[in-house]
Amino acid sequence: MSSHLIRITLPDGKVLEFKRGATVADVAAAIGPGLAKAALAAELDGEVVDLGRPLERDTGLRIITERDPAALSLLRHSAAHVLATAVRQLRPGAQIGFGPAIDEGFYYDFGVEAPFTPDDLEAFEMEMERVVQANHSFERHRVTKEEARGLFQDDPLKLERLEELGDDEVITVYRDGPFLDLCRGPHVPSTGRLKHFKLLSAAGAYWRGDERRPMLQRIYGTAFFKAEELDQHLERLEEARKRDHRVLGKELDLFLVDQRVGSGLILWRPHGAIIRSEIEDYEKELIRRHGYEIVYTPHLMNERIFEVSGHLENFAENMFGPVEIEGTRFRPKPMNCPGHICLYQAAQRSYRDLPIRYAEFGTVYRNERSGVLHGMLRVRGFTQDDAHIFCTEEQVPSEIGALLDLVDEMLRTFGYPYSIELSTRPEKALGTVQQWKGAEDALRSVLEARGLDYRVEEGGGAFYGPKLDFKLIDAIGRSWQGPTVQLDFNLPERFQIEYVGDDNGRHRPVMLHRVLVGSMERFVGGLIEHYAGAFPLWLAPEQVRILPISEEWIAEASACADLLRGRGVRAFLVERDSLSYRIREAELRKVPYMGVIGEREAADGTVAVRTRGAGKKQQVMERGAFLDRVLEGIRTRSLGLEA
RNA sequence: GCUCCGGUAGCUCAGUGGUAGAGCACUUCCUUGGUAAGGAAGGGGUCGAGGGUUCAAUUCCCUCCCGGAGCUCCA
Repeated sequence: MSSHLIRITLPDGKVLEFKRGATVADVAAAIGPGLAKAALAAELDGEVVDLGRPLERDTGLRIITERDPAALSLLRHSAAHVLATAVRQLRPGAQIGFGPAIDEGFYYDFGVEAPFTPDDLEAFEMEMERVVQANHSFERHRVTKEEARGLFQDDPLKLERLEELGDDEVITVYRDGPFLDLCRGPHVPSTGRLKHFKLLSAAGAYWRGDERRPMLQRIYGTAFFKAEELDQHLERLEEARKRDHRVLGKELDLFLVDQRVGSGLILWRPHGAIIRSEIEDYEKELIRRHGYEIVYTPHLMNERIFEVSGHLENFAENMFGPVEIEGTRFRPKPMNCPGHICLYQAAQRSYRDLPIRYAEFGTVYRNERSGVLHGMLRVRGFTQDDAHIFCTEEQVPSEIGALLDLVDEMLRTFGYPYSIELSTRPEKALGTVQQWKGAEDALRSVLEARGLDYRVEEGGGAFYGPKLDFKLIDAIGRSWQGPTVQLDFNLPERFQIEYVGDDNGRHRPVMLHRVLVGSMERFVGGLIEHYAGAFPLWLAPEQVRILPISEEWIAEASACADLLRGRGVRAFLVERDSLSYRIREAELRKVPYMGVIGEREAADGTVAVRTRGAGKKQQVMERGAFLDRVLEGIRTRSLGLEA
């Protein structure tokens, strides 16, 4: 009877028939012995399931092997179970929390008396090896809620989770050898599939991320299918560690934090200040070309303006407390928008004036909890390259288009590839659904008109308007928050800003907030890591270091340095110690060019140019030609060095 | 803010219940050098701060401050 047979449709369209109840593994075996061995799981009409899952009805089926992008998180989720298995072996009293796969690996949270030590991690890792050796199958069992309560009676965290599940939900548990977990699955077929993994760190984490709940101990680890991939990942972590902007910032004298000044407050040293001011100069040139006007507004403002803007209502916990001056309370500004609105309102605006684009390198102060401060990346005082565009609704598309050009030009200059995210209306939102839809469509259609790829973050917008986020990808593949553009329906209302239209009536303009680098502090911190401290010529605090071979050639070398300095090049003479010593020093400081001058160069008016990272491959050239090369590299803001 | 780990010279770090050491950096002298450390001598520390235990504390205990890894949050 055909009712005993089910039809399985493979991705290539081929249809196979099986007895009802045949498992995914049976299908894989039927397709071929190679696939049977490689199979980890399968996707059934969009749902990922275990190999052991019996098939009950006609369905589409795709076998998932190591090569499938979905496979890695499967492996890592299973790795988390193997970790928990090992921890339970060594610490039978450990309560189990959650253990998911995450972007770069997995973690598992445990409730234990004492925190884990590095030695514990090593022991767990060895125990995990044993669990892998034992090659326990991951067995999936459907249970009733009542059965589950019994199974996890000693695991209060699991019971809490269990009680949240609806009565009609399918509840499953997974067993691998001695370990049983409440888990939706799916998993790889057995623990033996986990071959290349490493535990990385342990730290406290609140149960369910809630600081009012108990703190659990979280162990992070990662896992891969191939040894090389794991090695590569570990190397990448090592590389990230070497690029740490706090370490390089110290080594290269870029910035410091002084506890006499306070946590989260950055002091820019001269070399760091050069980088920042070069970026600011570049950006000023860029935005003037794009029709912005530069403004300045005060750091301290009467707190009443933050009542109007709504900041005291919505942002108070991030604002520093008031300073009282002659009975009036002032606050350090947490954002620049209110000031820019005052500037807008300084005159009656006509539609002919719009768009108005005010830009400011505006320093703002935000009270961040001490635990989140991190070098230049998370601070309490920072300077935004902020701008507010006041325009009519009809002008929004062209303004967005212009911003896309601006962002693209800027990110190319710094050598960042990027991706775009569109965030739409959240649950709690100001303005009408109509208004939001119009704004979102405007953003969408501009992106689509340009054929740009973007991801939609449903409900990810701010309460006052939708936004575009640009995510930067750095030199070692990490993602950073980049430029953002936000539409704002809120502040124009709150401040009652207006313009006079061609109908001689009063209208409300649309307000766009945008930043390019975001915060100078965070951006420069990110750049330090992106370039690993080896800045492109135009940003390098010291662009050329001139090295006389011996004291005899100081005058000659000095003339060469003067030639460069006379044209604005940051060139410096270093005369002491041996040449080898000075070359080593310049390489460590990541100076783009070294110019060596000795007897030969003095005789024919040349300079022996050594390029950063190029080793002994020096090039002897006319000093004028060298100057031209340096000036050209600076002028074009070239990312590479011409050797 | 919370949990854990840490704080010794400008930097990176070792060390000890009897008031401290290395390398680099710094200063001086010698060396006058050809592409990633030439040689020597010297200066420099309330061992994060305060309190306690002890004959004696940088070391052990407590409190606080600061930093780090996370949680949460974010430009």
